[in-house]
Amino acid sequence: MPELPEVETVRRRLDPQVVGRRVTDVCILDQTVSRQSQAEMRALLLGKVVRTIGRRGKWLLFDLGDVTMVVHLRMTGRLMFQPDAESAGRRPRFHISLDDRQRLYFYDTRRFGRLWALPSVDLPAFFADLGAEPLEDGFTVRHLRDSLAGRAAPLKSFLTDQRRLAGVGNIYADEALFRARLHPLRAAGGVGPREAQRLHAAVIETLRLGIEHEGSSVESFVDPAGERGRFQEILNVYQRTGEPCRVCGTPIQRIVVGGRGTHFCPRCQPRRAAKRHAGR
DNA sequence: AGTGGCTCCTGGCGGC
DNA sequence: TGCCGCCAGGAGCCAC
Repeated sequence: MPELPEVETVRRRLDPQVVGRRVTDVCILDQTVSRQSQAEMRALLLGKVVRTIGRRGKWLLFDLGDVTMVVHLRMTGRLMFQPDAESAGRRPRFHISLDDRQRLYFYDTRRFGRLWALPSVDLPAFFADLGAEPLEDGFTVRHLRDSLAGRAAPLKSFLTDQRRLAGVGNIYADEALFRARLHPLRAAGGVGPREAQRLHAAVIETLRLGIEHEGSSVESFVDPAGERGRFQEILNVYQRTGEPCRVCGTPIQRIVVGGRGTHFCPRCQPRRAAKRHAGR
């Protein structure tokens, strides 16, 4: 399931092939992919040159100057110039033709992915409810502590709530909580200053590691060249139920939090905050 | 306002 | 062997 590292990997792969190219056609083959019609899309996109490909959280942003095309891969969306073995024979949900005769196809088995074309001036409003970008300077320990404060929601739900933090999904939330040694059911507001510092570092390190490994291919994620990521090879807890913790050997447990499968080490991530010695 | 629960969607898998 | 039902989850919507 594409989260920030997977979307960033797609962005980096597409960038050199798409930037500078002019959009010559847009075909919507599955109308449920967008609230906008093919005619609306064409009116906004045709003839425009892709300036950059950006990313905000899990959204990909094709900057066409006064217009931006926004794509969300959701669970199974793939943007590819050539169908790979899995996509072959399937109908893409939309495709974009470029002036170098390349065509970018959107394959999406579960059909959760979405496409928008909007005036670039409307981008701030479009992302008004989206939280901090965890790999940018604005995401500080202070910022994290402020947004954790007073919240009753479990840490797992907090991390995957896109209004709090942009780009973290089920895999990286579980992995970041393991790295921070925090139990997924701990209340966000109950996290102490030092724990918040650990969580801040863990989120950043986990996402960076994910990008370095070009994402996790646990579902069917592949980049636009059909290549799998490698982060799944170094997962500590996600989908390792019953397997020994890589740190202490305790079997990894699976629970459901907010309706989502959640994996953790019951020994490394105790339910109760470690007791402070009242010493002195 | 914040939180939790439901829904969408389909391939894959367990169970009988 | 075949088929039924369940599971996975990002985000939007709704209810409390």
